[in-house]
Amino acid sequence: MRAVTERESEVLKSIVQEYIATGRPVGSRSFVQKYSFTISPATMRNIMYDLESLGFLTHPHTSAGRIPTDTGYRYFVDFLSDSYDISDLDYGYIRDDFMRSEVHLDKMFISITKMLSSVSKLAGIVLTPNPDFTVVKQVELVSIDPETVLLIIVTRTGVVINKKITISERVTRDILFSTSNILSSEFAGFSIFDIKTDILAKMRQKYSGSNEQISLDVVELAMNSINEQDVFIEGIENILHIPDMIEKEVLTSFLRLIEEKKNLAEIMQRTMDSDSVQTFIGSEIDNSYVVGCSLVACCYKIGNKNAGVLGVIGPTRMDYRKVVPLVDYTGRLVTNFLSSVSR
Amino acid sequence: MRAVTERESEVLKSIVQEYIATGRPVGSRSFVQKYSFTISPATMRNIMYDLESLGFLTHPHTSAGRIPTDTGYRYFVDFLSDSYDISDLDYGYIRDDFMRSEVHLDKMFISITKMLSSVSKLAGIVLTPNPDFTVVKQVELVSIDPETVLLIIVTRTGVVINKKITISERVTRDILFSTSNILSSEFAGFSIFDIKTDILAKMRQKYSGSNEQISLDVVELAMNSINEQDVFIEGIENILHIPDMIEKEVLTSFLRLIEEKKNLAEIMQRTMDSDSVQTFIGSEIDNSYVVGCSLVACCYKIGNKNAGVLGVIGPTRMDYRKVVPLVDYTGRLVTNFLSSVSR
DNA sequence: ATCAGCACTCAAAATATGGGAGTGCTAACA
DNA sequence: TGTTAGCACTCCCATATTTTGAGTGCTGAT
Repeated sequence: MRAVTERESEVLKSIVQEYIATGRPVGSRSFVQKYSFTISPATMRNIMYDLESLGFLTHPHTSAGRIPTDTGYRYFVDFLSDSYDISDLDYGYIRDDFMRSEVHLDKMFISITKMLSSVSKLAGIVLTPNPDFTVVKQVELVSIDPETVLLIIVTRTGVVINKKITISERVTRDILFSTSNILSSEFAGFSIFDIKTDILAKMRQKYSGSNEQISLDVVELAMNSINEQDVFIEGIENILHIPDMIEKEVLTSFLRLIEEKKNLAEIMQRTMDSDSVQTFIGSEIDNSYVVGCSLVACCYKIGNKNAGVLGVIGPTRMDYRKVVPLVDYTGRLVTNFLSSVSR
Repeated sequence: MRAVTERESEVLKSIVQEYIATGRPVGSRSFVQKYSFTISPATMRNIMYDLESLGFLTHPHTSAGRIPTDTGYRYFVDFLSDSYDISDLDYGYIRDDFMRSEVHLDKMFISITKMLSSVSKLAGIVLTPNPDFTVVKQVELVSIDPETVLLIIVTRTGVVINKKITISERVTRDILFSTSNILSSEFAGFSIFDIKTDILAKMRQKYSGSNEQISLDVVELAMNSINEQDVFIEGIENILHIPDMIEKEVLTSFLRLIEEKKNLAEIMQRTMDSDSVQTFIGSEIDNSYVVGCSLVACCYKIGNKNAGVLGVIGPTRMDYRKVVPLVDYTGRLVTNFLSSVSR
């Protein structure tokens, strides 16, 4: 397949922009006029024909204008879309709004999700941090009844994680106290991932002789059960007001997509390797047969590890020039916030 | 306004049932035939006319059949609807499903919500227990940094509530320990409501002389900030698949209703005084101008106090004969569960 | 009271009709 | 060889128009 000429790129870019703006198939005559091209509609038709054979455009029916294919959008996003500069969009208030948000991390993520949705007028989505990457600051054990102990982990970001531990025999307060101290000093500064894979094993050797009352096995079990990663979605109603979505197939597709949060989490995980904003256009969300929906997402970090994902879901015909910088900016904002909290 | 005759009731009941089943306006001829009434369509028309003047039925337009008004539904639900017996519906598996559910109370409520939604094929909704009514079992204080102490409250239902407390000067472990003990022994067995309104005041007198390191003021502040009552909604996608809802006005109405969870919580609070299942039909949800949506809800108890609310939201044209017993049954199930946990 | 009969109503489905925006092709031109 | 005008053809879409059928309301007889 031959390469795309300069002029074809130019045309494709304008067609995609025009289609994103109007939602109507782009026809040669009015298009040439509107964009003041110096070529005739007939020539435009030839170019369009070529772009169609290259797979970037398609026809709803014989005598309709052209609309971009998923491949067309992809090419646009990768090579043609000059994103707005964040300072040109009035996203200034995001920061303020964000700073006013809740202290509780969960609530903070919900308000980020709402913010993404209200600014983009699409659906916002956030995958909460993978607990593996959260760094432990302190550990406490508290007895809550004869056979249960509460394991409290305070993370460097100030989040408190509780896990109940079932033990076989009653332990004294003193033992809880000393065990807390040991766990605190051994775990502090390490991520839960480190602890699972490394620290616990080392501790096994170190304390092999001593007669522990609360076995490391039980602690390990508790640590392994810390794996909740929530998905928050907000702004579904925005999506329902978008004309594109009225087509039943597309709406169903969207609903099926957000229905199973497990799947959604999995899809979002795919951005985890990358440091930049990722777009998943239509069929590229290949998990299920998604039609007409796209996902724009990026990771945020804790420390210098990618910890979670945030982004926007909407119709494939969305304004990537605005959505991409929004997601990018928000991602950095969350990253900064999380590192400022866990100083 | 005169009373409703026996025969009129009979007819109204069948009309509502027929409309609930088919969703199409009920006309005299086919209706008489289908329900084997021994009267002619003309007579039926007279009865319908009377029911319309009484305000129970209406016309979409001159030559259409009759559909129930909100008042008609109300009369049906209150006097005419013989609910299915729970044992006739195959809700048997609910109990099992329920028992297999999570240990964490939050998760338990989410799975109840999902269950309500999947059985009713509508949206399930749960208002989590008002923390005021939860009974404290134990209190612990843990220092997490020089100026912050974590207040941990273990409730009788096994839920753990965390609150961060900011203190002015560093306190020693011993002081935390003894304060924990005091708080535990004073609070244990009382509800958070009792503590707020009563216990703290009494403690103030009792310990007025002693030089407390952690002031009661700070504890009171923390107690007062325990007021999160979450609203869980699941199964929104069910609603979107219901033909009635495709009408834009109704769908928007529904979405606006569930969008602001604060409002929703307030509406659900209204069932708090009652021990039986409550229905809110269409305009009876008068908070905002809701069209075509109904809420069926009931309270569940902790101890013998109404603590929270659960129910189902859907189109006004829902099968109350099934939904009401479902909500009723589920409410009792949750009540039982909560009392079994907090023995 | 009940009911047959009849004129009338109205939404919804089916069926035209015209226009407009578009394509694809061809032949001529620079 | 790329560009363009011209033209036949396509097909959606919005707008009327017609038809159909289920329904009502009324009246007068039983």
